[in-house]
Amino acid sequence: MRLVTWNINSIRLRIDALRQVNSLMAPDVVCLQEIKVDDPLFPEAECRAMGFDHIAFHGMKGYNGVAVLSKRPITRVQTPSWCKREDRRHLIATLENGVDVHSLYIPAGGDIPDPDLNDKFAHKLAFVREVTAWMAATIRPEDKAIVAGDFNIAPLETDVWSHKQMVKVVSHTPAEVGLLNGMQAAIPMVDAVRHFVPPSERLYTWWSYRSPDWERNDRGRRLDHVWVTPALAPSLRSALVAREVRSWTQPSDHVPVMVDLDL
DNA sequence: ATGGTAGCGTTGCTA
Repeated sequence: MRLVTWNINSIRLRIDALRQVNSLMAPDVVCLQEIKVDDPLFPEAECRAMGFDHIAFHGMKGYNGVAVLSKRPITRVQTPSWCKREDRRHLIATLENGVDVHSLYIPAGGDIPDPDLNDKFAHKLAFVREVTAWMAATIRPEDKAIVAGDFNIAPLETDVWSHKQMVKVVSHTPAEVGLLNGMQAAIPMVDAVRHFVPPSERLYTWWSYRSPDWERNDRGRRLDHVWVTPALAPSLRSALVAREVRSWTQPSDHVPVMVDLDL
């Protein structure tokens, strides 16, 4: 089974890019974040035409929104809300083979890395704490689950272009990294990409729109992740970050992350 | 210390 996760930053604007991703990678399952479309306007027919006969989406007008597109049957869909908000940042699609596929979009957290001065940062920390507690209570190591998405946190020093310059920047602060590690350890989940790419190797999935000449300067961050439960770890076969997608015409600032499992 | 770009949907908010 091939899974791709991608913060597409508007599914309607980048429906052709999604077609390209589908043609090139031929995924069985796609987890999308920031679809930025209200449910009645979701391009369902276009996704079906790509071969995704089983589609679950949870969108809202203008912001956020997550989806799972699948070529295999989906038997159950859950759309939990966190922090007493209706942000539409989490969708769980259970596949016919018993795998729970999560598409998760953790809040970005604003600019100031202090929860007392910045409500968005406080929300981000509370969100991760809440999801962690829920996962610890509902996912067991022997369950088959894949948690994929834009986590908006780069945990390793090699997940950012400069650890020293990023350590006080939202997405790489010790507070966020500590909470993300706690979320991973709660099951514990296996980082499917770092399972294949050693931590000594720099790896990014996002480059800011505001950074000029992103390709040469390469000031990226690894914000997008695929985690699997221990039950699925022996099935991991390969992982790939599709960096070249960032250089396509009118790109998302995030690129697709692909993981193959022998399922 | 600051500002840089993009998307949504119209004017400012979010990232």
